[in-house]
Amino acid sequence: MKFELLHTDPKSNARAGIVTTDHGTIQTPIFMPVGTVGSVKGVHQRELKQDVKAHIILGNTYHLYLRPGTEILKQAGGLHRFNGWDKPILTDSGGFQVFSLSGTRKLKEEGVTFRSHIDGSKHLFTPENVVDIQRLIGADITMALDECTPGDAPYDYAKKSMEMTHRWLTRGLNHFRETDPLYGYNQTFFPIVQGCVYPDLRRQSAEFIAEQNCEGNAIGGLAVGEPTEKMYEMIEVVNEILPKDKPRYLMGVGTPANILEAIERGVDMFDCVMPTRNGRNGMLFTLQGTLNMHNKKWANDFSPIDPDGTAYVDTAYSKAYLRHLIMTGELLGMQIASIHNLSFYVWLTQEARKHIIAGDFSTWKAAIVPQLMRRL
RNA sequence: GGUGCGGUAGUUCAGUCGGUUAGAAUAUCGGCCUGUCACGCCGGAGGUCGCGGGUUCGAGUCCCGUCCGCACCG
Repeated sequence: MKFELLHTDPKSNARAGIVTTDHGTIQTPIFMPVGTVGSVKGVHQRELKQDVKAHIILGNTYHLYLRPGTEILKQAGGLHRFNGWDKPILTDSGGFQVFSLSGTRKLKEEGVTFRSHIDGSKHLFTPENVVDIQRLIGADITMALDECTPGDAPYDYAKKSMEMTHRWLTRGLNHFRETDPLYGYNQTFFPIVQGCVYPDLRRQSAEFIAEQNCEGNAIGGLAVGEPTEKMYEMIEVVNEILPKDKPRYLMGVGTPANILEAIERGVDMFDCVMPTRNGRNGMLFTLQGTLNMHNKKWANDFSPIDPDGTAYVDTAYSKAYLRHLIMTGELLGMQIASIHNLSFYVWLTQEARKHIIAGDFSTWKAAIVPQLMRRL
C-alpha cells in the first residue's frame, strides 16, 4: 500500500491524498461503506460501483469468521473472489465486537473469548489469529485487535485497556510481519489508537502507534458514548502526533457533520453503519439535512428523493413513493434509502476533497455543516 | 322460522370465579440508531366492551329483549 499526500488545506489540517493498493486507488478523504458479512446490506456490487461510487468497502473478521467461516473463504480464494468486489477491502479485526458483544465475551491478556451470537459456541480471538483470519479473508487493509473502550470508561480502566491494546498490537504486528499474503497481492496492517476521552492517554497511545511505522493508522474508541466535542478534541490531540505522510482512519464515524469536522482535523478515511442501518430504518441524509421517511408529511410529497443527489435513485423516485415503500416494509425501500445515503456520504467526502484541493475547504465546511444538521 | 356460535382499539383477537384505571398483536403517529447480534429498538395516541333494560355494593363477564354476522336444521 502507498499513500500520497496531494494537498493540505492552508487554514486547517484537512488533507487530500491517494491511497494505492493492489486492488486500485482510494481518493481521500473517503467514506467506506460497511459490508459486515461480505455484503453491504441491500446494495449489490454493481450499484456500489455505479451509483455509490465506493472506492473501498469493509468486511468484519468476527462475522466472516463465524459465517461463512475461513475454510469457505479460503476455498473461494478470498473475499474479493467470493463476493465479486474487485476494489479494495478493509476488514475490522473484531475489536469492535469486544465492545458491542460485551455481554458474551471475556477479556484476557491472551486475547478475547467470544460466545457466538449465532449458536452460543465459544471462540478465542488473539492478536495473532485475527491476523491469520484476515490473511484468509484477503483484505487489502487489515486491522489490529484492540479493545474499544466505552466513552464513559474510568481513567484507570481506560489506561489498563490501552496498555493491553498496545501489547496486543506488538504481538499482532510481529505476526503480520512473519506471515505472508495468501492470494498473490499485498496486504497492510493498521494499528489503532485508544485512550478513551483522556488527552494524556490519547497522546501516549498515538506516540506508541506512530512508532510502529505502519503504512496507515487508525483512531478507535470514539463515538462510543462520549460527548461529540470530546471526540473532536481527541481527534485533534491524536492527529498532532500521528505521521502526516500516512493515512488516518477514524473508525466508525459518523454523521455527515462528524465526518466534515474530522476531515478538518486531518482524518482521511471513515466508515460507519449509519447510512445503511439508518437508511433501512427510514432515515435519509441529504445536503439539506436529515429526513425521517416515517413522517406523515412525506406521504404526498411527489418531489424527487433528493434533487441535489447524484445517484440514479435520487431523481428516479419521489419521497412519497419511498415513504410508501418504507411504510410497507418493502425491501426496495431499504435498498433505495441505502443507495441514496451511501452515495451522499461518498459524494460528501469527495466534495470535501475537491474543496481541499481548491483551497476553500474551511469556508465550504462552515457553510454546510449547519445545513447537514437540520432536520427536515 | 328454529337452534347454536359470535359481536371488545382502525384491524385480528385475549379478557380467569362477577372485583382497582379493559390488554396484546398489528396498523397509525413520533423518536432513536456512529469500527452492524440492528428489515431493529423505544414511546404516544387510539375504547359508550353492538344497542336497550334488569340482577348486584360492583357487569365486558350473569339474566331478558333487540339488532347484526356466520353455521346448521326446517
